[in-house]
Amino acid sequence: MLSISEENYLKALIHLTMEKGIPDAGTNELATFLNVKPATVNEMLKKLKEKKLIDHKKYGRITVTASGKKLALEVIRKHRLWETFLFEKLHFTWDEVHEVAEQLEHIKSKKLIDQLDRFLGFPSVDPHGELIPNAKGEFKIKAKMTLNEGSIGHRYTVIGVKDDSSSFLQYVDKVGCTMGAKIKLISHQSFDDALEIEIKKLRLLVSSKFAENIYVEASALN
Amino acid sequence: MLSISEENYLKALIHLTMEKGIPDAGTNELATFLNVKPATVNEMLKKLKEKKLIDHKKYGRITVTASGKKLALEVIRKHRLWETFLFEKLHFTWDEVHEVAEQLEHIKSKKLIDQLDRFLGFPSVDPHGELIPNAKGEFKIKAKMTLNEGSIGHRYTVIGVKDDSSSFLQYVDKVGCTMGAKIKLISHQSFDDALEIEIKKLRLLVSSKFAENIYVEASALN
DNA sequence: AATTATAGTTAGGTTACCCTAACTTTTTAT
DNA sequence: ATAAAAAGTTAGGGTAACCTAACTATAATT
Repeated sequence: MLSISEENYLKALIHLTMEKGIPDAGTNELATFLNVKPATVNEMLKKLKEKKLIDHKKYGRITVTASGKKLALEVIRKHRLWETFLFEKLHFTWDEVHEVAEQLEHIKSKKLIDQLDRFLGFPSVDPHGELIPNAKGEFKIKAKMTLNEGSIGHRYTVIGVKDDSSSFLQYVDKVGCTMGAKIKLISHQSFDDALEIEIKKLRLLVSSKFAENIYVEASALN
Repeated sequence: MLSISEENYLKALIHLTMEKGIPDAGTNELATFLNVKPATVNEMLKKLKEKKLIDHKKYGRITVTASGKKLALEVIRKHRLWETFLFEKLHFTWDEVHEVAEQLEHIKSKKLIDQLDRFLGFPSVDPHGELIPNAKGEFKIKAKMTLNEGSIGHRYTVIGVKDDSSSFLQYVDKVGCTMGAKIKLISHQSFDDALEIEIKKLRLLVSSKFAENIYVEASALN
């Protein structure tokens, strides 16, 4: 049985590797991500290595083993199912779900998560558009396109966000750029890479940093 | 913010005092209840005393302060709401809900518990018939009658169970003595205090220990 | 009232997870 | 190629929550 900390380390490693298409992660990088010191990470690496959840040799980079991935994906699955529950059943806003799901994801009960999944109708994506690993731990990584990769004049549908911080999500809400929103790319300012978009009949300028964090797919009606 | 352990100590104290109509509890008693050693309890008592959640003087007995009670009742409220959720929405059996609720009760989010309460339709009792403290922490202790206090020839309705261990609840299920079941008291064996009861048209003998753990109320149709 | 039993306390130890400070290795840039 | 920067490691500490063993105070029993 893994501790909450161990689960968080594994989850963080998946975010830094698998989900970015990068094979391995570094100690400092992991420390920064988890808001702990590199020395602390080092201790935990020893423990995870003993449990054969990661591979790591001195001064080398960290990879997650198959069994490590399985456990991490279970936690990610739980996180995303709880987010969906909070959003759909308890009417949380999409910027509120993450923090509470961080706690709920560590509850240990197979029946709980299986039944929750059924109760929610076996959802495949969470409120931020992230794919939910299924009960077998299968996990597709959709090759996702961000808004700044779109072409001028074309239409797109928002299918997710990269950053899930509360502040960004509230910003996204204000702009009206939520899940399923239709966006038309009007123009591109080469000066600062700002994008002019049309959304709900309104024209507005968004920064390239903003656009990089919005996942879109080409919209049917081009 | 209380730690999970602190919450568990406070909750245990309420179970040993308030819920039994006893004003205070002892160190060893608390240790036994929590499955830890008296020395460990002693350490925690110091911490809870500093936080003004309990009163305790050396070699004296333990009482819970008003603010301690408030916090403990919040945890008990969360526990019973989660039990209700698991039972009603996720189709857990009543002997399965306790263990998972022990974990869920420690999730920190006011909105979560308020919305859960609303989602469940503001229930007043959990699947074992225990009263759920409301959002203000008001908590009535119903003077409850147990089956062995009933009178021969009268009819009763099961409104709860005292013991909520999985083994007892499964036994209760098998006997058919679940929430709302109608029971007629047929006879009493003075030899071993066994009770003959009629339930769902079946006659059976139950031990006095069994009967002591079943809460009933007088049934309308006497 | 004295003795024994029970209840409660104290001291010192363990583990998990965090830290700082000093160090070593690897990478990057001149 | 070497020096500086970045990345990674080790040693030694802290706190929370547990433990055992030895102790003291209170309660119960003869």
